[in-house]
Amino acid sequence: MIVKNHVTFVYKQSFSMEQTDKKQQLKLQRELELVDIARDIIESEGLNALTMDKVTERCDYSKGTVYNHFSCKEDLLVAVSNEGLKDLQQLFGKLNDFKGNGREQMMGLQIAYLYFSKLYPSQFMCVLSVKNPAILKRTSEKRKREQIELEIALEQRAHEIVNSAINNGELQLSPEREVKQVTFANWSQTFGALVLVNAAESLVGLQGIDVGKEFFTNAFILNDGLNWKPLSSEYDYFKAIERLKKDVFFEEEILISEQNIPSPKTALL
Amino acid sequence: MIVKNHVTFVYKQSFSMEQTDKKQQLKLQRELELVDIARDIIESEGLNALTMDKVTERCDYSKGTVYNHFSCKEDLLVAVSNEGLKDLQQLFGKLNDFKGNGREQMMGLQIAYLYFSKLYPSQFMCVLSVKNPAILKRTSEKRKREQIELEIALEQRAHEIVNSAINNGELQLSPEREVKQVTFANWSQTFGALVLVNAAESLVGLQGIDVGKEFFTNAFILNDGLNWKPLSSEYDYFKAIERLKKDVFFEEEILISEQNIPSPKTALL
DNA sequence: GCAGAAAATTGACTAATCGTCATTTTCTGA
DNA sequence: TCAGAAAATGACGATTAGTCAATTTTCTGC
Repeated sequence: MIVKNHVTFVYKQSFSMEQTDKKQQLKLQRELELVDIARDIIESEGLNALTMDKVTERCDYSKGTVYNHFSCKEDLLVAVSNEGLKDLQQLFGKLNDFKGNGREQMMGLQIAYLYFSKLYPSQFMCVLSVKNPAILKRTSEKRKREQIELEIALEQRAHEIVNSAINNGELQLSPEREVKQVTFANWSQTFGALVLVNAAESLVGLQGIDVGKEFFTNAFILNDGLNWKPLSSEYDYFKAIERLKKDVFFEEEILISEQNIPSPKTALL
Repeated sequence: MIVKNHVTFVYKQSFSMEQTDKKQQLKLQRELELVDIARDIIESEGLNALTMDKVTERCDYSKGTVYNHFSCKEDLLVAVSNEGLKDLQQLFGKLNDFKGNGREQMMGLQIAYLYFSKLYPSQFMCVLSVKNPAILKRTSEKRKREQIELEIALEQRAHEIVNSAINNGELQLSPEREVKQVTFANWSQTFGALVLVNAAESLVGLQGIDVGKEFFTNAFILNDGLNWKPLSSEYDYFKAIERLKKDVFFEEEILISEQNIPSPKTALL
């Protein structure tokens, strides 16, 4: 009896677990489906056009079910942003086979971010919008945790490059500076430039400025300032940019040109 | 008869102009009143809490009149952002009597921006939100023009500092670099850092990072990279930071400490 | 000061939208 | 097959953006 019970119990437990797993799987899958719908809406009609009603009518579920997945509209928005971060991670992944010195590797990350903002401008705006405390405040803990994990993963990638550069002597940090400061400097600079450039096409400060050139100039100056060798004056980093464009991100180049984005050539150097 | 008519005409014209001016004045004044209400709502209840109904019920006018001033909610938001830019301009103005070399002057602008984001965090979020094309698209031309003018004025200030540094030999630009690139590099870096730091307190990348230190470290690295003399290694820029805090922005320091913002000392070095 | 024209103001109203929850449907385990 | 649990539904209340016909105020010419 005990054994039987035990066996039964185990069986039940196991079965139940399987069931639960399957359910979880289905739930996750449906969540992605909903996020995809939201992404489509945002990408085609803009951030303002995203409404829960619209998501509901485009999917096979009811409003209540949608709200079963996302606690509120903001929660959905963060989910979209997180999916965007995963896309960015994918782009980072394409750099795995890219050979180059530390600064070139770091430039790889920056270019990946640039492509991300060009390919999915509305997605990028989501990532930005989600930095608004008013939105973050209403987001579920689960979603915020996911966001944090994704950001750690992205940051980690930059940390590794910096660490590696220190190890092979390209970069020497003065005692008062740390790896994370180098990452932060590069990250905030890239992010700021992308926001200013992408966000408002009408931003006057940028008129008469060549976006791609500015973007890389910033990076050159910054890492020269860190005395990260080789300096931009003693090495041709534009070759690396060309390689990144032609070897690593050629698919993205095609996508961008197909989407008929105005002068991608200028925008990307 | 002709003379009389003429005189009458002139008189009428003049009178009418006066009237119109007075009306414009009143309209402008009321517009500021409405923007102030919007600012209060945003600063106390967050960006999401800003509704036209709420603005209406807090002022002495009706909804229709409010819509007479602002074509839509987004238009009001841009108006708030523009008012924020004027506040920033005010903070820039406080630097007029501040003496220092070019880099110190530039740091002055950056610190002013930092204070702006600390003193009016929600206002700063407005400036950021307004970079969203979905919002800008719905804004009235008048408001957009105002925004552009304000941004030019702010940018001009930075340009002047760079130009002056070039003229007195502190800064030498290589042939392929221009003044506006230097401005853009400093501006985008400052902006990016403020967004990342201010926007999401929960942003993991910043945990364990001293905001103020990072902020200035970024600036040190960047302008060292431009070889803008004197370099951070050969000059104590922290003294200038102290002077800026104690002499130029002491009022802001007090305001911040009164508002009980957590560890402003750390946050501001 | 007055009549009529012009301009400004009003707030009720429509359409959208968020988020809820009582009811219905589906699933689960025996 | 069935009872109870879990999930899904969509009608509904509340809030909100934006409009516009009606009203009030201001202006104009005399």
